[in-house]
Amino acid sequence: MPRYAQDQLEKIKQETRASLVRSALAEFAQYGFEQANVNRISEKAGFAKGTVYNYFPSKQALMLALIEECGTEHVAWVSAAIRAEQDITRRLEAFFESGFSFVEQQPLQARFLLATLYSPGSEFRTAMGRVYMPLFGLIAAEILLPGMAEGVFRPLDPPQTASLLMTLYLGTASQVDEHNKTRLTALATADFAMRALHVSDGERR
Amino acid sequence: MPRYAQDQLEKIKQETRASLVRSALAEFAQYGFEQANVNRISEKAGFAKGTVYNYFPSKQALMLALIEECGTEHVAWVSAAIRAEQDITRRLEAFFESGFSFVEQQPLQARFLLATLYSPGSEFRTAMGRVYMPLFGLIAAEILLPGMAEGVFRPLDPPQTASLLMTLYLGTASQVDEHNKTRLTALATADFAMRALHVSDGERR
Amino acid sequence: MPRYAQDQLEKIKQETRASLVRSALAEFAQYGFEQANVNRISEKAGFAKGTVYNYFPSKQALMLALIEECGTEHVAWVSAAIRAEQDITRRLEAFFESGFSFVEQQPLQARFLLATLYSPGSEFRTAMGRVYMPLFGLIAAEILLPGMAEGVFRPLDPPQTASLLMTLYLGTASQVDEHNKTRLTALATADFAMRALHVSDGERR
Amino acid sequence: MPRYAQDQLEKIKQETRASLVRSALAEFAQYGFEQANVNRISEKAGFAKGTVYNYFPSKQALMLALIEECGTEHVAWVSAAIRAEQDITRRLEAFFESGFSFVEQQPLQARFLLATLYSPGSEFRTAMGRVYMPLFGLIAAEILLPGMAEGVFRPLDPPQTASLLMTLYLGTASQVDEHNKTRLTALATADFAMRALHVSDGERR
DNA sequence: GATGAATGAGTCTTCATTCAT
DNA sequence: AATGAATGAAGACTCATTCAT
Repeated sequence: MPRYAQDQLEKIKQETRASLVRSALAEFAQYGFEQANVNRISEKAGFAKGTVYNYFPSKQALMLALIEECGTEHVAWVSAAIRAEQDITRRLEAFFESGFSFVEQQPLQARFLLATLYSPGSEFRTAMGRVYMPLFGLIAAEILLPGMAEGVFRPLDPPQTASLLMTLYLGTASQVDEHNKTRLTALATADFAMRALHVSDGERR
Repeated sequence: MPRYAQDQLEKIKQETRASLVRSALAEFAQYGFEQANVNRISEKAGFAKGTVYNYFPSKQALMLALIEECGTEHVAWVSAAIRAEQDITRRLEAFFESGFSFVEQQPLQARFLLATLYSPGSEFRTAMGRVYMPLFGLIAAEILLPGMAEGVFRPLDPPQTASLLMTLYLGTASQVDEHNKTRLTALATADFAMRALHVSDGERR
Repeated sequence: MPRYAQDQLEKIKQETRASLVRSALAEFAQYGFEQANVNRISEKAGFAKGTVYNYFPSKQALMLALIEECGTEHVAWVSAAIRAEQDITRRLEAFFESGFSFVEQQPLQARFLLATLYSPGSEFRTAMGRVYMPLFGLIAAEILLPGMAEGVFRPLDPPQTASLLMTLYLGTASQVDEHNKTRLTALATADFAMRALHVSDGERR
Repeated sequence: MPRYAQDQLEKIKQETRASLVRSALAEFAQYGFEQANVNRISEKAGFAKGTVYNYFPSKQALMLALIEECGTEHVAWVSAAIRAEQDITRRLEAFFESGFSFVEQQPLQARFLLATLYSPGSEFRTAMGRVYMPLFGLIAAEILLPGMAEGVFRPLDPPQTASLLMTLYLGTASQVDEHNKTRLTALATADFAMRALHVSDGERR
């Protein structure tokens, strides 16, 4: 068997798959999982109904693949922004800023992820949890712990606080108008968080 | 000439309706609107398939009635707790405490309301917004404004801050384990919020 | 048992029944049998659902009663008009005129009867046939036979010709605009029929 | 890349569609639109329930397609028979003969069309009117007008007379026994019409 | 006689999924 | 690998009918 042909085939398959995933993202983001229509997904991607099932065994598997891909990308996006900063305060700001910019620049992914986060079926939420786990760790290890060590933050329970910060981010970022503009600004939210975490007068050494 | 007394009939209708609403709440909370099954709702309430349609013209109308009833009750629950306190700090705590207790004592309603808040269909979200509007006003008028007047809070934009507080509450309250215990405590969340809103050293007169 | 009370009851029952029949007529005329709604019928009559079933064992029985009553009245109406004339030509005109005036003055009954005449279920058509039988006989006995005897009509097969005349009447009378005005006039139709039946030159003695 | 050749697929679709239309015709003819059962239609055609909906978006759309197809065929059938004759009298006979033969040879279509013509829903009747329009024009242009020009017919109002003739045809042709034999003959009806339209002694020049 | 809450059989319609080619 | 015709389970909704009071 010729090597090139194999490569070509592989490449075509990857492109078809990527095309389907993109199309599914738009569909799931707009309609939610239950109301999403597999036929529309394949059509929007330029393929026939059956083609979806050559790549994903079921609608649910397609959904899980999407959670994996979008969630991972989201986590990478935010993680990179955090790591790019050295200063603790800037890192916290970067967390919110990158999150808000993700919502504005990847509105489909954002809407999809947020809707999934609160969907009734527990399976999807479990998958979300698995994907986002690293981000919780990152917040604790790269923001909260060094922040406490530096005396910028008061003593905090890292997992709980990471959870609070994620909650704050997800809740505020999800409030977008019809043009995907967030109602609150990243800075206002970061300021709110910063004040909540900051060492207070009484707690200062 | 009717054989049943008017009030007898009225009572029967009210009971049947209440029974259906209760059953629908459980169904919607567990499965979400799309996956909820109207037949199951009737049967769980102890009636035949069609009975739901003697009380609600459609599945959607049933959903909207439920949003109205649960949402109003939720708002009343939290509002009452806030108004019961005089001290601003206690009011903020009462806001979170009552919210968390609602989640633990009315887990079905809470899950239903939260799932609806993030559901893809915009109609239900609009209805939610209408129902929760008064609570935003209450937070601004009974907590934030007097808090700023008393010098307990730093200068704040009331609507934006009310939105942040609701976000914080909804986000944290929605994180429950399988026994409907919240992962974060009301006090920890209230403390987080209090610190974020508190007048800081530099802002103090 | 008091006599008056019995009479009173009987009278009330007759009135209730008449009220239901009137209401059913409107419903069946507008929607046809299948789409007619028993609940609407009772409401329009000012009674509760169940009352219909105190008077008629089923929707179908109600329909059959209606066919009987309306059909009989229609036949009586046309028969009286025919019998009121002595002259054969006038009798034929009276047949069409009375038929057309029935359509215009009793539009509900007319629409109901015509729709039933062509409805798919054979049972109703059979009932129609039974009700209209006397009219066929009347046309033959009071118009066609004396007309042939007087030499006004050419030799005709009475049953077949009666059928043709009924067909002509029903077909033309059923073509009404939205104000229940017939498109063709009774006179034009009568003239058409008269010419068709008239003894021709060659057939004259 | 499709594995079926385009024309193969097209052929399969045409056959399936034709099969469904045939089956639907039988169903609608027997039961009427309201009582017709879409599942039965699919199954009678040898397909599963849902297949109808791969070809027609709704029961109503299927009905309209059927009106279009059967009506057009009926009009074509009668039109061809009329145009095949030169003599005016023969043309009028051909009109009735072809109409009656249609009823006997295409009993399903005939019953379907006649039932639809008198159905209560106005939408179907409107569609019928549109389909049959050309036939009215044909009767006027190819029978009545030349007939008057040749002095065979007395002066007539063409639209009104065309309407009368259609009425006569539809009314008589619809009277069939259980073996789809018409009760009246085409010739008797044609003779009746001919005499009605013929120039009379007094009107002759 | 009258009521109307309750029933549940029946139907259209949707759409994820299969599979022959 | 791709296609798309066919499938059939599932579910919202209607409404004639019953019956306790």
